[in-house]
Amino acid sequence: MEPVALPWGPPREERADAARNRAHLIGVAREMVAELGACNVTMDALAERAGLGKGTVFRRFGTRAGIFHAVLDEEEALFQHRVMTGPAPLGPGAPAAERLAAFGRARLEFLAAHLALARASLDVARPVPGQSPSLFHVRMLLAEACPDDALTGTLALQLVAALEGPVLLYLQRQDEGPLVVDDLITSWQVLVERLTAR
Amino acid sequence: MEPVALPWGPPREERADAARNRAHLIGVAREMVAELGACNVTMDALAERAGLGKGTVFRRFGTRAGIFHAVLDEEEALFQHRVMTGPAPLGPGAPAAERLAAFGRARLEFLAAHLALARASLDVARPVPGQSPSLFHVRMLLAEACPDDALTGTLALQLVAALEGPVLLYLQRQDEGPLVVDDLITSWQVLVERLTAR
DNA sequence: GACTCAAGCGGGGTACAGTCCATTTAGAGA
DNA sequence: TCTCTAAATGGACTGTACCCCGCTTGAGTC
Repeated sequence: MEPVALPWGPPREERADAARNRAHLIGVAREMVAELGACNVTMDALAERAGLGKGTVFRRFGTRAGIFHAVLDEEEALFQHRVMTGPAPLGPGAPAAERLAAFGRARLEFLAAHLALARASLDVARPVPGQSPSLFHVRMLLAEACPDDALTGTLALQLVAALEGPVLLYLQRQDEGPLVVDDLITSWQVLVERLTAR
Repeated sequence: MEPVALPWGPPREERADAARNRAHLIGVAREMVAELGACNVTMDALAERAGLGKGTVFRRFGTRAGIFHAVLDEEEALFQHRVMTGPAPLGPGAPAAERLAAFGRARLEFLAAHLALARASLDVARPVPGQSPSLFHVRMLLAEACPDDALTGTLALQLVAALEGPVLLYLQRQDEGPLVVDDLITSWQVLVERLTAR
């Protein structure tokens, strides 16, 4: 029997040049976002400034939202790191309910700090980060805080939506940001307290 | 002193032909959505099928999302009517906490029934229905159920996001719909119960 | 080093959202 | 009925996301 290359299995990783271009594109995109604002960055301009073809940009990132998602992902990794290994109560060590409250605060601050990017990385046509780290983390904490609840899954979905939705969808303008975000943090704490109270 | 036409004040209402065209466009759009699915309806095709110029379509509705929003609004009005004047607990007469739970159930069923349209009427670029009726209603019920809470405003925002976000943003595909929606309804009830419990 | 071929690349082409403005028309007042 | 003007209209035009496909190249294999 011959060793067939199975169509599933770990997809071979990116070729070196492709990886290089990806990194370069993300860097250029970040520059352009800082310079022009996310909503003024066009794919043509990005490709040109990166010295690459448009086709390459789309092959790497699939979609306009995809690029911004990739840029944001680098920040997101730092955030995740704080959550997984940083000091309590955001990091491990505190009771689940407290971690949940701390997570909400940190997440709201994170989103507010990267508002334009976060919005630009939304793609309503093909939605759902599906297994977004936030969802995963909230689900875990919720299961720990309310071990006897069924439906932790959908409840976690609703909590994440409560956390991210107002900023991503409902909050009008960036400039009215800070005040509202503070209020959102406070009411998130109320929400979590009552939800996890015995 | 002469009677100046003040730039504010009630904006003069639509001319008769404009109103006729708006109604006609909404009708044609509804047909096309039923026939092709919202995401396959283009503004060019809509204008052509309605026998009107493209400029007219955009003048009336501003944006692609605007049309779907207008189509959905007609259904939404029926929904609002049930909420405002229908039988309890969705309509008036029941305690606020119960009305909140009933509202969530009804809203989720409504969104599930009009999923494609609801998604198409989202506009991430210019977000916020600002004073959406749902937000208004949840805020009112919440203030009634928890009269001594401060921050009812942002909490209501978070609740609406918890209600609509999962369906609009996170839920993957239409076909996995019914089951998940049932679970969402149940966990919404848990959420409201705990939130309004003394 | 030479061969091979899937992965990657470029950039012209397409489709569609949204703008502009010259022309038409509703409808209020005289 | 006539006049006048703000509102409405149509459709050519523009900008941009995304597709397509022939050419190039990285990186395994001998």
